[in-house]
Amino acid sequence: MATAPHILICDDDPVVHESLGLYFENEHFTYSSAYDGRDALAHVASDKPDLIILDVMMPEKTGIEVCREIRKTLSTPIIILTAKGEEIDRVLGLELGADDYIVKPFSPREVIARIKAVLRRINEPQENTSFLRFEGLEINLDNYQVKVKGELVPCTPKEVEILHLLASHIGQVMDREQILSLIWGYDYFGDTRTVDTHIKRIRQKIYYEGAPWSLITVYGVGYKFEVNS
Amino acid sequence: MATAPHILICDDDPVVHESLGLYFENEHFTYSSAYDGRDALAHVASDKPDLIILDVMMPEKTGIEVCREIRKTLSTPIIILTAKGEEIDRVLGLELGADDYIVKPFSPREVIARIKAVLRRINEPQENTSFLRFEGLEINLDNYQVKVKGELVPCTPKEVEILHLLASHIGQVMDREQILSLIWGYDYFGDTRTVDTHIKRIRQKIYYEGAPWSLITVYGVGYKFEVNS
DNA sequence: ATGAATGTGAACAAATCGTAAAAACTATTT
DNA sequence: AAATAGTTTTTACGATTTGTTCACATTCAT
Repeated sequence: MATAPHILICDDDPVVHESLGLYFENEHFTYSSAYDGRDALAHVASDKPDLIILDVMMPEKTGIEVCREIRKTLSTPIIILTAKGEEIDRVLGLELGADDYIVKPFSPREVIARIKAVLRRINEPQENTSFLRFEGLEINLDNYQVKVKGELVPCTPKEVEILHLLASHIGQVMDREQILSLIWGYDYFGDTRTVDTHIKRIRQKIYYEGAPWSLITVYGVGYKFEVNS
Repeated sequence: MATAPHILICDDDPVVHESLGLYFENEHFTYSSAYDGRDALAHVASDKPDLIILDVMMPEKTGIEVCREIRKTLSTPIIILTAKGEEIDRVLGLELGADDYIVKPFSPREVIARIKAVLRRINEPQENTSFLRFEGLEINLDNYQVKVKGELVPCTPKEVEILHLLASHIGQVMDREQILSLIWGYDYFGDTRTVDTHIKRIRQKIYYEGAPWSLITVYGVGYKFEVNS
């Protein structure tokens, strides 16, 4: 995205595509179109857009569902689109990991401004491997902050580091030795069970009923961070 | 280096390669290995790394010599590695044009943080950020003046510099080593607790009840400037 | 059913931090 | 050159937070 960003528009209303497309061409943004939830996910995978505009009401899969799906693997910026009457809570969208929220009908200026703002915000801390976001969970290794459902949860340095390590390798099991050498360092020789205690505390702090992710024990091997599918 | 940086590790100890390699893979950095000075220079020429980690004690050619060689033609960032006991003058390495200096044994966090800091520093064009303004707080590094609620608060040079450093990296935790390096310079040997004393004085001078910003301690890591807590 | 691996709470140990005060340093004036 | 004022650095101690280990309960795979 060194040059102009590529944007994916997901909405079942062709009029929205037409008007947004017009604005985007004017700004020299490129874009592609999806007209239902399933199509949206396909485009996300194939087009690798720099930003996704997601209407809440769509056939096949709602914007909420699509957002949740995307957040399982990607942190591509998402802007949620919703009609004025729709009783979708703003907070909900943002808890799902969306980056902004626009109510229809929108003005061209507003949309462009929001997109630019989001892209600026996302790009500022370059190559964001230190910031991870999932539905209802944010892990920031720059400020050592963990947020659950948008709420700051006080975690100790080791806790943040371990959680970040596991969460940045979704589904991959890491054994205790690996965790120790990656977090503590190559010259650490302590009890491997120490890891267990930290895992316990992390679970206590971040887990909530119905969380779409979890720290899973792989018996005889180690731990992994999983996202529900 | 639009994506992940490529790093060249030069050290005669395989254990160092193993552990650093582990950290780097985890960060999605790519890397290559050299085990003596001559080999190092060959790799520098062929691999064109984005950053070079250079152990001082190596067969064939010492890190110092290699560093000198490299600097004849390239400005690739170099981080010098040295064992705790080695009586190599810290200044020497940095006078040769190295960008930072890490003492073994090192922690993963430290190494990764230093690398990112160096790369960031190299890549970022200097902006004019000498004047910072927040609600109820102004920091001017041109005339070394700090104003709280419009009132001039007498601060010493070190105090202004530290405050400015932290305030120009909102939310980002900086550890004491980083602060010392950036304010005092790489050739400083003093106690890291010195930073604490300055932080204390800065807090005493600038803080007021209900200030929308604060200097926050991140236990086990360092300090950060936060807005809107 | 059994032994090994893991969950968990509590006790203990270690590391870190805030602070004040003393000491060292610097620059300037007498 | 000595005195002074201002600044910086070091040191020390107590308070606090965090990390580690242990003991025992529970779960798991065979």
